[in-house]
Amino acid sequence: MKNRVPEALLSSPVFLIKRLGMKAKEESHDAYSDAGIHPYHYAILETLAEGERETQGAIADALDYDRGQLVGLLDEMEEAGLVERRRDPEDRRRQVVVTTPAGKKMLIKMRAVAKQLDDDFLAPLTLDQRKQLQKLLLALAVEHVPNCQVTGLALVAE
Amino acid sequence: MKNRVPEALLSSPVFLIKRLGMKAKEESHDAYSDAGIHPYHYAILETLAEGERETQGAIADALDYDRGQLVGLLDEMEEAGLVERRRDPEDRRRQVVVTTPAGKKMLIKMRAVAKQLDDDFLAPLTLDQRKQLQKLLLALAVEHVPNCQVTGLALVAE
DNA sequence: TATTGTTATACTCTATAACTATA
DNA sequence: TATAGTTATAGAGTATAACAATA
Repeated sequence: MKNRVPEALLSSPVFLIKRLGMKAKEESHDAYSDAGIHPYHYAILETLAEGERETQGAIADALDYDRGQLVGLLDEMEEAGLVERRRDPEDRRRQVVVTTPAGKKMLIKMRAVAKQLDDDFLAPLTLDQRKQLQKLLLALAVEHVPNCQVTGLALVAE
Repeated sequence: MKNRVPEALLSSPVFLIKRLGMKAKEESHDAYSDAGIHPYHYAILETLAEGERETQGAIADALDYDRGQLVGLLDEMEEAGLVERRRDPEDRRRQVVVTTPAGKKMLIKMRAVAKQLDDDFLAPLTLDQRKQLQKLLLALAVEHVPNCQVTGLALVAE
């Protein structure tokens, strides 16, 4: 039985998560780029949608992005008319980032893309299994992904 | 509630798998590099341990590595004395890769590292939940990871 | 002096494609 | 002509650190 991934690797959850993560990243990238944006852009739009007034530092911290990297991402988003940067009058070092109407429209569209992406990726699983998986992944994320304190909402979603 | 990953992202399994995959990759890299090797090297050793005589092409296909990339990996492994390349007398274009005694020793050591890695990563889960997760991940891998036809062994492992 | 955002640099990974030797 | 392996190159992505403006 040649040309198969070795059994020893298939029985390692960490290996499987690694490989599935790479595939998920790849498919996300393709799905969002069809709409002309990057998964990072979508994540930023979701972050802005949750809070009221977000500074670049707050966005970077929430998503665990490097601040230098975020500058370029926001440049692209501003270029595309999705967000605007405004100096905070109370502390002129800060930039407050706000979503434009076009950005809000894009967010709605991208939520549908994300939903489709999840559905396609989880296609091999039953509805019940998807809920199980979500619960398990969330428990792992709380431990391993920065800023993942769960409020309970994410658990019952789907 | 600022500085948190947005709820919309946390409720997406694809997002969680992406982030957990990145973390798993990172931790794997660190764990194996303490022993002076790369996760890819370990995967190659496992592949060789399953088959009898492996050509470079067969290894690349099994693990879905690019053949050009594999050349460098095997150079490093040969340098470290873990494997040897021998021309196949029946087809002198082919290189047959064999594990040295040192490579077999390293494989044993790395299996312990992999086991520890899995245990640590799954620490937030009960034994029963770990089995559930393994089953779900495997079902997804069959669909999304190349060459993952499951024989049943990986399912009951752990 | 410390912090926010910006810019520049360098480094790792990966993907591609030319090249050789054998078939 | 096609295939196995090799080599070289370029590109994306990421990480690091210096820098300017403000506090």
